[in-house]
Amino acid sequence: MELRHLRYFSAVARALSFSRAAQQLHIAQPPLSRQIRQLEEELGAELFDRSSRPLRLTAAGQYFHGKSAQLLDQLAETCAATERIARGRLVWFSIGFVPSTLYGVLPEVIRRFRAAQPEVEVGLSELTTLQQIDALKAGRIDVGFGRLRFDDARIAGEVIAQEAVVAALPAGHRLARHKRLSLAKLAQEPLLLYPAKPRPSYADQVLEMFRSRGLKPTVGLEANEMQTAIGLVVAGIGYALVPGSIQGLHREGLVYVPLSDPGVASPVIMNFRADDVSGLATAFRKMVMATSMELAQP
Amino acid sequence: MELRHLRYFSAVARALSFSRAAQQLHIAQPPLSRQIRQLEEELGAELFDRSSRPLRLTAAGQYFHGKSAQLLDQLAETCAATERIARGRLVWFSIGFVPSTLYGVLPEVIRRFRAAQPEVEVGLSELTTLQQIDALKAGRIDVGFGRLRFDDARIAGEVIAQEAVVAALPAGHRLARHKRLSLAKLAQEPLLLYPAKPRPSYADQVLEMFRSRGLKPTVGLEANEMQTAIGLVVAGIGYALVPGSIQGLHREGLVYVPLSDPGVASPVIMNFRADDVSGLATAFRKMVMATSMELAQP
DNA sequence: TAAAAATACTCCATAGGTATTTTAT
DNA sequence: ATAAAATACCTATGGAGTATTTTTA
Repeated sequence: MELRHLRYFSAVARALSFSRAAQQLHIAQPPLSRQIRQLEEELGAELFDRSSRPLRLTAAGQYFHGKSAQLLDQLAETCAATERIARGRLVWFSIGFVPSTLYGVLPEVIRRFRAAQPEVEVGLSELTTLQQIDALKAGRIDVGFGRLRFDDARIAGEVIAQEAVVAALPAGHRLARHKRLSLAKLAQEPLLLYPAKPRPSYADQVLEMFRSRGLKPTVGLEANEMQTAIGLVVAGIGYALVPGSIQGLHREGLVYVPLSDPGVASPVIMNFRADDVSGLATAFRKMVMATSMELAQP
Repeated sequence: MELRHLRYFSAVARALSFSRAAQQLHIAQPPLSRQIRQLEEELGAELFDRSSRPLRLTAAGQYFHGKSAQLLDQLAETCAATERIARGRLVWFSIGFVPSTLYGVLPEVIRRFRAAQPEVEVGLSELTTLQQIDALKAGRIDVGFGRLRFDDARIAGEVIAQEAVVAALPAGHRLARHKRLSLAKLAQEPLLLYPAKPRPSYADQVLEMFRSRGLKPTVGLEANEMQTAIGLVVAGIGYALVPGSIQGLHREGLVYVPLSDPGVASPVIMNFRADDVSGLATAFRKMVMATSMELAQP
């Protein structure tokens, strides 16, 4: 498959006519028909219903139309930005993050960084800590925010926050009225563990919190996203242990209770290339440290 | 530019070597070099720093690498899904929406629909009302949610909610202590109007609310997104008029006050193809009506 | 100096063109 | 009957190969 196929398909899907699309593309109709056939064969899917005039898209064709148009737009955007970066008209700074860090200092850091460096375009990609390490080495991102410690000679990590862990409970729950809760008390309740899929993850930190205290939690269900876990909490399926910064998220039927156990915390770690000496990266890291210090003292 | 260029570039960027990449691609090294040169010329951007061994990506190259890898992944995903739709192994139902509708019934509708039809993949696209009309006609979406009435023979619209309009004010504001506020009282304050860019829009409804009562609002600033408007409210720049469902969004320093004027409301309108008789679309519309009725009576 | 990328040229696969047949309204 | 898409066949652009030169560590 080539972009030609996508471009031609888009034209036909928009014109709903091979002949008119061919005119718009400045090619003859037969080669256009052939390219579309090729595309259909490679996809293993009929894209047009030819037994009807005017031409109609099949369900698969409609789906492919939406997606391919989007892809072509994205590509055009990417090409334009690449050219501007090469000309020095645009600076790109790419940040990887684990979803939960979006509730902490990160939004404020991004806001300040964009204000301080308005000529810099900031890219954000949701990535697991392991994906961040790869992306850092390959130069796809310039800095990563995660919750896992990682040992790699080429990657430097800095703890920018130690967040208290709090229990998220349904409002009606008998433990929801407590001012503080211990892991020992919670161990009997069904724990909603997340993220279940890409391990190692925050979930392992939670399990380790119990294990290191000789406790065994009762895992109720596993979810892939915190949003799901919270949803299940509200639905009364169990409780979840979440980083303290999540408390900024208020929700009907949801109560947060801090843990009483000392030393229970989830760190936020900033990862970057150890050899990255670019001025932008250094400025960003300085700003992160300053911001996290500032927000730590209320 | 063709996909070949992206694939070849990706291989070289990953291997950081023309020769090794050529081996992996099962082609000779010289044609690979030539394709990359072509790509660079078309982009107007050097992607590799050849005056260094091992090869290095330029800043533009790094950006293009990240984006092109993502595009190729998305394309592969799209092709697989298209094939599954054609085989009848996957059903696709695409929903267009205006951002503010995500705070109302829509999330609950989507949740229920996915639960009721687990074999149906649901697609969501943020689109303006006008884009929704086009996308509906072209078959790119199956249903659209907006706040604007639209007259078109091929499109049927149904009002699924009439939301009260509330004022979003900074917590310290002198009007923030009122239980209710009138448009007349607010007319003197700087109004943060949104969305500024794609008109007609919700912004025109807000202006019309004043106009129809013989009032002239003081427009402070225009923003493109509600998030921005809210941010400016918190920063004390002015106030915003938002649909009532937004009140689910709590934020430090932000207060919502209902309007006392009768008949001030913002509708949520569901648009669909008038001739769409597919079982899925009908089932979806029924579910939307049931859900909106149910959630309207607390 | 030795590996790796660029240049020079040759060849053939295939995109695109023209002529014609088939199909759907 | 008549547009419009498919089929058949031809042409030529340009992608890929081989041989060789240039470059960088």
